[in-house]
Amino acid sequence: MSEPLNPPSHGKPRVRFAPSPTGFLHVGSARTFIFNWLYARRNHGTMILRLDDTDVERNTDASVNSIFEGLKWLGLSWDEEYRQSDRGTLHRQMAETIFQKGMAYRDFTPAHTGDSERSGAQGTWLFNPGMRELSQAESDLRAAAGETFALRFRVPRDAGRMVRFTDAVYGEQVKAGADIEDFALLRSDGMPTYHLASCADDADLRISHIIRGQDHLSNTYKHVLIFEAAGFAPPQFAHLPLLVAPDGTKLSKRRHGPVVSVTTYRDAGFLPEAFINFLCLLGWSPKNDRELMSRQELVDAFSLEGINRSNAVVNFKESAEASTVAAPKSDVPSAAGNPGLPSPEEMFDPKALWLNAEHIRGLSVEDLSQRLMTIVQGAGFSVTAEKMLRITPLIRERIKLLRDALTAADFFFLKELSLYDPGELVPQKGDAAMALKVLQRAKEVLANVEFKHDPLDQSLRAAAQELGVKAGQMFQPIRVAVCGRKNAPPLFETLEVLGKETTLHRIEEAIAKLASA
RNA sequence: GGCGCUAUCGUCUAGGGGUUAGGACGGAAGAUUCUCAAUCUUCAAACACGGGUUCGAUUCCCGUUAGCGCUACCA
Repeated sequence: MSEPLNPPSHGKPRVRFAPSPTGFLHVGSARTFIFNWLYARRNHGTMILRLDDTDVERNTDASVNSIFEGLKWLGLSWDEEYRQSDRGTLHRQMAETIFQKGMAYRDFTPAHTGDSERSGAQGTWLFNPGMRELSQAESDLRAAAGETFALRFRVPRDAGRMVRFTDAVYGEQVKAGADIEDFALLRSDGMPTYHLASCADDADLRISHIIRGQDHLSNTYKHVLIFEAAGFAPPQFAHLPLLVAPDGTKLSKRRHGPVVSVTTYRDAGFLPEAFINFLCLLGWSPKNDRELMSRQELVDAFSLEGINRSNAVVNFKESAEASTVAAPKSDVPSAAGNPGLPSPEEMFDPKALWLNAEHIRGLSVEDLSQRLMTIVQGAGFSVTAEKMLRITPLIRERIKLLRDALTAADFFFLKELSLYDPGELVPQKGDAAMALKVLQRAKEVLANVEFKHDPLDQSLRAAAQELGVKAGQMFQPIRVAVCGRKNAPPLFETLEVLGKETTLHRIEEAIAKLASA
């Protein structure tokens, strides 16, 4: 045995995220990226992004863009970037090496006809007997004659021959060579398969740790075989438990809808740091009951030992179900005021929502305000940064998603309040007459008071006392008149931001509504 | 079918030969309060099943069951 071509580097780890650009970036991929990234950053290693685009049929530029877009939003960077399609020569070289060593053979069976032959007597297909044992001379002859062939790995299947590796998460893994099929290295068009390309690149890029989804655990035996056949020491492996839907199946866009796409979370108003936090808690634990963590805290706490072995459910509501319930939703003025109707946030995992709310509250008012500005302006409202800065503290404890600001603070942005039921103006244990009385008095009082918290508080409470109503009965009609709904931020702060003119105008409108009702 | 991986509250998880099996989300109740939210307190909620090993298994071993993955000239 000669020395491996890639002697173990005693330096820093090199990890990679290697998506195949055949769809949008979904949450499972994002988590794989994050775990790799955390490992790299934690150990001062190198993060590599490699597009595994050997499947020309299914690759799309849109997918590549989706991946970049998603990663950009997450704010996670990488240090090196490669595309497998640029490295075909390297892949074929490795195939040639393996072939020269006699550890691969040409399979002249026409493509796509394998199925019938595969379902043979044993019901199991491991290799094509005629091809595996073809003499070198005949093989060369047929190849020289221009016959096309796929190159297959000659899996050692002597009795008792085992393939083994140690997985950082799943422990010692052993499988009999006899149970591994002769997988393809090169397709009949000469293109490398995933297994070959992946291993060739991992070896060439000197990847030290392969951290990827558990769906590759069984493939790893093949990879170990490839590495060894080509003379390389296999890297360390760490397989991640899969993310599954509430129904237990693997996440898929077709089955589960947009909740599996990273951009859905971005567009709904998740903070990237909260989303990352959420994903990390799926299949990994810091083991100290800590849940709310910043990016840096995650980096500091991360280790492969904390990774679980069982699949984790992303507890979202099935989109089919969600959309059915959401269907009857008409153009109701403010969703927040209609608790009976489901909001889009109901589709997300409650824990993700909670974490997002926590991260939102952890932001400075300035920071949150800026992020909210983007959303609010994007929705077509015009607000000044100065006003947004005053609104932010009033809603920051009332929103779970950035987009919630649109419904939680709509009355600050709207010139004219959207329609509301005049009945809402009627206070608890009161009637329309009381509402009217309260609003008329409020109009007088507010016309002559400074719009600052304390004066507002004092004058309105005094007015309530004069009228012989409870403070709550005084505030509620005003709140509804001014916000268009019962549930809203604290009244005095709200009035302060709204200003005297708007407040008075809305109260007048409310009085008119009441009078005509 | 074959091979493999996995199994603690509804969900994410901690734990581990002897524990009141811990935390979080979500749920329920209460406190607070100008509504809502936030906050605080309390409550309900789990070791898949069957065999071993052992003085003692939720924990270790075997099996069953279930779920998932791989079984492509996809990745």
